[in-house]
Amino acid sequence: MKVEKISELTTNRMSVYLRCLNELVAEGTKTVSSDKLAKRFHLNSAQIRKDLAYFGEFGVRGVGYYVEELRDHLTKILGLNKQHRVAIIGAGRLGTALTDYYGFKQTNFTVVALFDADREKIGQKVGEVEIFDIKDFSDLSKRDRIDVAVIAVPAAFAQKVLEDVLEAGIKAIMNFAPTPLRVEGDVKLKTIDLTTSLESLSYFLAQPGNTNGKGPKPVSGKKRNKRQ
Amino acid sequence: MKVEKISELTTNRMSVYLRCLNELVAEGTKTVSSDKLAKRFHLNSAQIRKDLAYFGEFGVRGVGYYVEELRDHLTKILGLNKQHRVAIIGAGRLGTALTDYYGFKQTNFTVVALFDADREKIGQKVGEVEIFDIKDFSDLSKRDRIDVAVIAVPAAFAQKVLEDVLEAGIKAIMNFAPTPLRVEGDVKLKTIDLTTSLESLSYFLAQPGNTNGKGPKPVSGKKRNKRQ
DNA sequence: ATTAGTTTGAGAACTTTTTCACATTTCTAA
DNA sequence: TTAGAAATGTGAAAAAGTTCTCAAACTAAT
Repeated sequence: MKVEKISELTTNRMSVYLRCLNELVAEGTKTVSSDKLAKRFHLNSAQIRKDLAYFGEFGVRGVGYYVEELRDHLTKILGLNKQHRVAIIGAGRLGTALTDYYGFKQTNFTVVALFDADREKIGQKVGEVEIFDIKDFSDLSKRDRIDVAVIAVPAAFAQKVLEDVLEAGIKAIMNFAPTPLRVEGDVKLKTIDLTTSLESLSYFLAQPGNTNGKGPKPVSGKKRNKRQ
Repeated sequence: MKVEKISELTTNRMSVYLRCLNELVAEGTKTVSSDKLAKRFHLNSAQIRKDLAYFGEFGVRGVGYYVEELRDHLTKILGLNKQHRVAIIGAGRLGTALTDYYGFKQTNFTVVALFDADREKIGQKVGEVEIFDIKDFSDLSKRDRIDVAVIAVPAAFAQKVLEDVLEAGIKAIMNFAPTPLRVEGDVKLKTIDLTTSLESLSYFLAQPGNTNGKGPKPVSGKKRNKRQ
């Protein structure tokens, strides 16, 4: 095992492995080889081994991995043995949907507050979660020990919200606004851009044959040197 | 310009470029160089040129790109000159939020139908959009000329829904269920896994220093050869 | 025309990520 | 014990993706 930086591709896969292991634990499977894991969940066994090896030697040659033990390791590595307190900024359709998103509840993420700038919404509740004034974000985020912020506001407001969030000292941010945000230093920003994802699907419909980036490629475009 | 396959990384960036160009068009900018585009939107100029070059020669040396012309090219390349008709499967919180998602409306995507298995929901409307029985998906998707399906059901039902969708001949699918789905052949499946994204953020909080995958890396894990 | 300045398109170099391949370790059974 | 089978961990190779560099193409000014 060598000390190097871990890519996001790896951490994403770690999350997937954890999900698979949880399934195996639920089924009562005691040990699993990288090959069985790979076959069962459509993964690549060499990649599983390489990913895991970044973090330690969890397997036993000739045997494989002890499912429960590995599950516990991954849980710890991903920081999922601790509870995370999430604030969602933007109490629109998406923000309120995310508040109730069972994926957030299932794991160690609790949505503890919603924020919005709309006077009408402030003070209302979505389920158990109250909507606060975005102006109070800094104070409340400290009081409620929020460590993850979700930006679910229209693109035009995202930059300002990001600044407020950084100001408050939040280090992990998930952004749904379809706009390029940038952060510096010891902060992690993850953007989920639904528009881009959709348009990428649209490309596929327009240029069929690019199945999963593995097919051959048809090309449009023409030679042209002067303004027409 | 050479004929090769286009990676999804490229098509995602094409969508971003298009967004930038639309902004420039709105401002009345006539021409732009890859360098100006890069500086302004925090991109890499060489990458912009390389990405565009996959599709044709759109620039003029010494000048740059004609903004409106390039915008039109990208729109066509991404298939956004045609209207796309979207069905959302799963009329829960996420599905209904997506139905109203303004990002879907802004561009060339129209949500024309919702589907669910819940008797209570079938027949109701979300805004203008009616909720239909998932059993009728195949028939209705043909009648309504649906070309994009969004899977927004719990993980446990996602596989079955996927099969229904493929059965109906849909070629472009966006999946929000946190479960590994696989498709074969001439079909594009794009999974947006919120759980994985969150857990990847959690990793960052647990192992600070991995800023944007560029920092140094702290490692946990221990040598261990025998079952403890 | 010629020159100086700009900017593309594309090959080369570099970096990152994935996959391969196998020595090594462990288990099982005779 | 030893032999054979299984499966890890890892270095090396391959593939994919990004960045560098610069000849060639164009504009504008003289």
